[in-house]
Amino acid sequence: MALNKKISPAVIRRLPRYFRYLTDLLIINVTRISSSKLSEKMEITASQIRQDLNCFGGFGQQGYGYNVKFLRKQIANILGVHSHFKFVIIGAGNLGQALANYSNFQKIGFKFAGIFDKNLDLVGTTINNKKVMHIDTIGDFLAYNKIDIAMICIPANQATIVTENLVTLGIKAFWNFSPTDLKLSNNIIVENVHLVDSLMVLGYKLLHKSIPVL
Amino acid sequence: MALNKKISPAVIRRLPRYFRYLTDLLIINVTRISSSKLSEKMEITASQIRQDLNCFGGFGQQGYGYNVKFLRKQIANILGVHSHFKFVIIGAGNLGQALANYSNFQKIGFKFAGIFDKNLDLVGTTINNKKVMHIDTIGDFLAYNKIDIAMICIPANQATIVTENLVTLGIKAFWNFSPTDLKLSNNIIVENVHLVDSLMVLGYKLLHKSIPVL
DNA sequence: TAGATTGTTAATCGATTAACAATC
DNA sequence: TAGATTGTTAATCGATTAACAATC
Repeated sequence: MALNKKISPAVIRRLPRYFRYLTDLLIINVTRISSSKLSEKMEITASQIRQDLNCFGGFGQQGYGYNVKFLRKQIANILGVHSHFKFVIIGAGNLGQALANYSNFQKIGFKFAGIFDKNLDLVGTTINNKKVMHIDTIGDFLAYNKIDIAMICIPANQATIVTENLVTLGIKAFWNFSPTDLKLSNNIIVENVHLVDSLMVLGYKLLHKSIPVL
Repeated sequence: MALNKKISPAVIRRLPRYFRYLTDLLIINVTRISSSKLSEKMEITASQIRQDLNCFGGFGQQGYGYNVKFLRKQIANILGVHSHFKFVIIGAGNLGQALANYSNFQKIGFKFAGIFDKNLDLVGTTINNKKVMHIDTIGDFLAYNKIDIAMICIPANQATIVTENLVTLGIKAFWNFSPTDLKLSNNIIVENVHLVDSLMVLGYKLLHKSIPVL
């Protein structure tokens, strides 16, 4: 899956949403859909749908539309759904535990491989069938297990040092829940989920209710 | 806080990040900062910083820059930080529990007011000093408590019906963690955190590593 | 006053929407 | 074949960056 053309970030961030709608359509046994019908459902323009999809290939057929099953499969491939990426969770607090137990990740083929903490009260306890390991043992663990992603669920002040160490141990991608921007070398992939930022935007919308905000 | 000018969504979504950096500066006792110095730290252009801030007012001073404490306060006001918004959590599963215990929300003045579930095994248990209430009792609860926000942590197939009911009970804003797009009347505020979407974007970046993606 | 840095206008860049020829 | 709908080019819109006069 080598992409020649440069794909805009805006397009990439819409792909999971297409995948979601196509999955829903498949479940209710819809076999084909036109960009204009999908546009009504998703509340984006048909033009945008066709532009987005055509970044990756001509998945439709004039006069027919798109085959739901086929298109969904194509987008799944583009996104790496069922690529069986393996992840570890760093931090076994409330959030780390929640992610370890969150079944929707396994549904799209991401594999929970281990969870680590430095708190001795947590080390040794079992979360989703895995014993919490001490963070100091992660070097050994990573030497014997090919891990793609580290999910960062520790306080902001520890995130920098811990992630820098994980980079030296070979981790190439981070899903970061710590409320800080990781500054790692730029061949390292970082995807942020800044919960507080999101909640603040909600606060903004509440406060300035009269003005509609996307 | 009535805004006359229309503020672009892109600007609004950057505000929490400004707030975060200004808070960090304040902690290390920096009293003033220029847009160009902040630009280096945040890795965005100085031009963008000045444009963004000037949507809300002239917070700086020529030849001096911005007073960190003052600017942070202004942004806090714009975002509604410490407006003491009250929230309930719908769904006391792993994610709901994690949010109930997440202290960073309280830090910015959001108040945890109650948590609800339909699972009788969870109802009555205590999470962050609150007993989980049965979802069927939420009408009574909302009649006696002024609640601003409902955090939605239930499966996608239940999210629509539950949120529609909450709208009739007067809830005006939703922080939605269910992997579905809530279609509510458009005076209702919805802020989505689509975890699976975010993880899929990470998967995309991993799969297409050679091409850098924002 | 001179230097620094903002606030703001103008220019550029990128993303969305419109339009329509190609084609199933 | 005629109707439908894509793929794609062109036009528009919005967001970012550059430039500089205003001013502290």
